[in-house]
Amino acid sequence: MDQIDRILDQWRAERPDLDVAPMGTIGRMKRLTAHLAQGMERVFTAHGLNAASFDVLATLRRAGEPYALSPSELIEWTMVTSGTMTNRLDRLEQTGFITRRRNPEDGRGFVIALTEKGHKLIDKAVTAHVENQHAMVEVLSENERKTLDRLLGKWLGAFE
Amino acid sequence: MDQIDRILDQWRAERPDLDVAPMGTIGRMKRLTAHLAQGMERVFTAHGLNAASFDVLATLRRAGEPYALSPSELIEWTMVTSGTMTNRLDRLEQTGFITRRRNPEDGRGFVIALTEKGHKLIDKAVTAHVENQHAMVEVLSENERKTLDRLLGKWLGAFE
DNA sequence: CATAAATATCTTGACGTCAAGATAATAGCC
DNA sequence: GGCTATTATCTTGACGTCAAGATATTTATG
Repeated sequence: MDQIDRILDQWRAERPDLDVAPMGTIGRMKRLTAHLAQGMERVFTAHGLNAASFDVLATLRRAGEPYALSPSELIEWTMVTSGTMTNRLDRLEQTGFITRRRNPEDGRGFVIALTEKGHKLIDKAVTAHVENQHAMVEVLSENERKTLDRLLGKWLGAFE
Repeated sequence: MDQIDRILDQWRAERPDLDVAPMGTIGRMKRLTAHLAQGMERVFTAHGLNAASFDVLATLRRAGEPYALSPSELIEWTMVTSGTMTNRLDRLEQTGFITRRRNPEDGRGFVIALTEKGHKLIDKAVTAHVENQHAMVEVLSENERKTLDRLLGKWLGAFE
């Protein structure tokens, strides 16, 4: 009997006409994701980052040599709006983790690249991040994780 | 091979020292939750609400007669900070969905109550919301949902 | 070529959220 | 009872985000 169950019970008492089972599933997803985000944020903070800046640096890092993408490409990978990306890049440029140069081949665009400092930071941060993620899924057995992945994949497929 | 798989592949190429399987699970959770939130937001918007205002009205509604709680109780149920709740209540009061009266038994506190207008709205909105949630989980079979619920419950238990 | 359409990015304004601190009222303790 | 701690809520300032619109550049078209 967790908090979600209490909420469902309240609904069943007040609105017995509704079948609130899906609300339980979705509610647990949401709450779990919040806990996971919070757990990850701790690692980001420990490295002087947050989810937003980590997201950008990690995208540049895993893109491989030369660790450079256009704002548009970053927008596609991270699924944020252009205004959000501009804001993120502003901050990362200020802190010296990326450089923002005009694209010599297209005057409309820019090239965002990891600096040496940014590269070192994100490599360290990702290592800790992955370790942390391992710790957070540890309660589930290998089989349970596999089952969960399969179900999440199927569900996600309905949206993407 | 979805977007998450592509991200994992990039990491495996760039950082073969990392086991990124948990990143897949957590990434799918996050993305799925975003899709679900977006789907729910559509219903809220259709009723002149958003996730924040729906959250408060729904909490008051399912609390049962007399559909009134203190800001502190609302904060507990919705898990937001006091500043956030003040802001939410300001807007809901402005739009006439709730009333905010001093608590006659404790001069420090307030009593937040659904108005007739707010009660009618949330009853309609919740009906549509639950229907929408049903539609969004429909791709999973009854058994799959049961399994998912069990796994999410176990995982959530590790945090709460 | 000149002009219109498309593209890449930035700017602006409005939200929702949080952390930290301010304010006011009640409760507990000598 | 009077002082102090606690509680309830609001205020302030900073973020991160988005939608819509502005600006600059390139591409396509006649």
